[in-house]
Amino acid sequence: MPEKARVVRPITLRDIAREAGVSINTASRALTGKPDVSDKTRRLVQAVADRLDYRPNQLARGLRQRKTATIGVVVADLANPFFAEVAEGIERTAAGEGYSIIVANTEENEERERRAVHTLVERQVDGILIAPTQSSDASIRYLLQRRIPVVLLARFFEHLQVPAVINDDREGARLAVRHLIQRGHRDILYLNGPPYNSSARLRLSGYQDALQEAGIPFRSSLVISTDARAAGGYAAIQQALAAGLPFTAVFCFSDYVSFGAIRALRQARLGIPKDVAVMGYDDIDLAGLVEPALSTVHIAKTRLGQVAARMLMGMMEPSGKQAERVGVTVLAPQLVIRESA
Amino acid sequence: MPEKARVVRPITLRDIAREAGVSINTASRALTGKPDVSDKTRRLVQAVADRLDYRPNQLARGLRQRKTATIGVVVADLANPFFAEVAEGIERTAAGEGYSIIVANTEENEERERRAVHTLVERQVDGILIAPTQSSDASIRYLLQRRIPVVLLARFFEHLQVPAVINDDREGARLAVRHLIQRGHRDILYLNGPPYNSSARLRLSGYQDALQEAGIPFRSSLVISTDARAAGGYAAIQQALAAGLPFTAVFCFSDYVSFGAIRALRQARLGIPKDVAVMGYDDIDLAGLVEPALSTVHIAKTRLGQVAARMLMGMMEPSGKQAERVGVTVLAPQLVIRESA
DNA sequence: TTGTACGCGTTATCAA
DNA sequence: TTGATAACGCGTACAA
Repeated sequence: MPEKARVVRPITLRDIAREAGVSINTASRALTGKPDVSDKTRRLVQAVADRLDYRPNQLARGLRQRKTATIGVVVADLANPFFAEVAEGIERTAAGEGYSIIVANTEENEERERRAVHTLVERQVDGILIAPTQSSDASIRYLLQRRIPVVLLARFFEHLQVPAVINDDREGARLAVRHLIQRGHRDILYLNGPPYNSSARLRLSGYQDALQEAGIPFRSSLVISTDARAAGGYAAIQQALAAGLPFTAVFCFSDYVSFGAIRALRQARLGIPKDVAVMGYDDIDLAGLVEPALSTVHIAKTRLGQVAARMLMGMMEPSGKQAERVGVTVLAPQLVIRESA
Repeated sequence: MPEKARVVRPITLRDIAREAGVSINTASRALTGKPDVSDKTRRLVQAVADRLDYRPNQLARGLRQRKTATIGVVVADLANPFFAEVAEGIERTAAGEGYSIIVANTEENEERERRAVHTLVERQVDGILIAPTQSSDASIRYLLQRRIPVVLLARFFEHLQVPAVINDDREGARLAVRHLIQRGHRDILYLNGPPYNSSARLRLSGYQDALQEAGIPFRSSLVISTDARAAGGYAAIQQALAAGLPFTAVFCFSDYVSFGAIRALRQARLGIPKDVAVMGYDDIDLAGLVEPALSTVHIAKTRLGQVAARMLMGMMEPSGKQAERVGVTVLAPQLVIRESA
C-alpha cells in the first residue's frame, strides 16, 4: 500500500517565532531588517529562518501593506519582436528592483484589454504599463479615475494627459523618407499601419513633412493602410502593383511589413534596392541579418521598456509624482542604412 | 492652494454588504455564485456591486483559499521569438481559464533562475512552467520537494522524473539531416547549441542517426558548439572556413544560428543553396519571409505553450494528477522545405 | 436562507 | 528591545 503523501505545510512566521522562542512580531521585524531588534535575536531568528527555508507569503504581506511589488504589463502581441524586446527591458528593470510582472496580451482587442486591466486591478498591481489598443481609451480612463499609476508604451492619446514613453514617430518617418528622397526617389509608397494607431498617424505626418521639404506633392493614392503584419505588406504591394501605382521606393510601417513587401516585390521580379528601395521601421533583431539587410529606423526597444518601468516605479513610490506631473518621454529614433535602401 | 487629492478607498465586500443591507457573508456568497442565496438578494447584491464597480481583492481571496489562479513562467529569453511564441500560447490558454501569468527571464543564468523560482514561490503561484537553464537542476528539485506543480518547457532532465512538453529533437534533427543527405550532401556541418542543453544533445544524436542510416561516418570535427545565437552561427562558419573544413551543407541548432551562418557564407561569396545548403530549426515567423526562405524544422511553439499550460492546470486541480503520473508529452517536429536547402 | 465568528500570514500600533 | 493585539479583505464553519 502506497504511503499517503504528506503535504508539507509551508513554513510561516509563526513557525520561526516558536522555534526561535520569540514573538511573531519580533520574528517579522528581525527578518525585514527593522531597527529596534537586538543583534543577538536578529541573528537567532535569521538562523532559524534559513534553516527552515522560510519564504514570506507575499500575498499576506501585500494585503497588509497595500503594496505588492507587482507591475502589470499589457501589450498587443507578445510574439511580436517589438513588444517582446520592450517586455524584456521592463522585466529586467523591474526584477532589478524586486518587482515582478504580470503579463497580458490584448491582440489589439478592446474587450481583451478591458478584461486584462480589470484582472490586474483585482490583483492589486502597484502600477500598469500598457500599449493601448487605441480603438478606445476606456481602459486608460478607468485607470486614471482609480488613480492607478499608468505609463503608456509606444503609443499615446493626444486628448488624455497620461505619462508615456514613445518613439519620435514623426521624426523617424521624416528621416526615413528624407533618406529615400536623397537617393533620388520621388514616387514613394507608404504602407502605413491602422489609422487609429497614434504611431501610424504621426509617421504619416513625417512622411508628408519630408515630401514637403523636397517640394514633392503628396498623393494620398500612395498611402495604403495595412494591419502592420507581414501578410499586410505582402498584400499591399500586390495591390499596388495590380493598380499600376507608380513607385520606386516603399516606406513601411514596420520591419515586418517590409519583409512581406519585399517578398511580394521579389515575386514580381523586382530587384531590391535596384528597382525598388525599401525602408522599414523598428529595427528588430533580424533586420540586419537578412538579405538584403534591411535599412530601417531604429527604436531603442529595451530602453523604452526600461525607461517606462523606471518612470512607473517612480510614480508608485509613496512620495512619487502624480501622473499629471510626469509627462511624456520621447526617445529619438535613429536612421539605420543597410542594403535595402 | 491646491485641493488635496482625495484618495478613493477601494470598494470592499463590506461596502457592498452595507449598501445592500445584508451581511458580508451573504454578499460574498451572492457574488461568487454559491447556492443558498435567494434570487432576490442575489440580484440586489449584484446590482449594488455593479453600481459601485466592485473588484474583489484577489490577494485576500488567494490568502484565504490558498489558490491564486496564477502561473509562474520562467524562460531563458523573452526576446527570443521561440520563447515569445511559447509564452503567447501559455498566456492565451491561461487567460482563457482565468489564470494570470507572472513572467521571469533567466538569460540562461542559474542564479537568476534560482531567484525567479523563489520569488514565484513566495507569490504563491499555483504552478510553474519553466525552460530550465540546464547547468543545474537545483531549482527544479526545489520545486519538486515543495510539491509545487511544475512542467518543463522544451527541455528536460533524463535523471529527473518531471512532467515536460518537448519537441522530438532527435527525430527533428534526423529529418533535417536525412533531407540534406537525400539532396546528395555527405559533408554536413552541424552548428550545435551548448552541450548542457538537452535539445542540443538529442539533436546531435539525430544528426548521427541520419549519417549512420546513410552509411556516412561521423566526424566530430564537423560539429561545432555555439551559443545558439546569430553571432554564434556567424563566428562558427568563419571558423570552419578558416580551418578549411570540407562541407557542402550546414545544419543549425536554430533559425537564429542559421541567419548568422548564412550571413557569413554570403560574405565568403558562397551561394545558398547552390554552394552550401542551410537548414535551421524552430521555424520562427520570419523563416519563411527572408531570402532565401529558410528550410527548417517546424516546432509548434504556441501549441507547446498551450499543451504545457493545460497540463499544469490539470496538475493544479485539487484532484489533479501527481507529477509522477503526468509524464512527458512529445510534440512531433515537421520538416519544412523552402529554398535554403 | 441568512448572519456570526474565525482564520489565512503578514505588518503596524501601542503598551510593557 | 520586545510582545500582545488589531487590522488587511475575503471565504467557510457553524449557528440561527
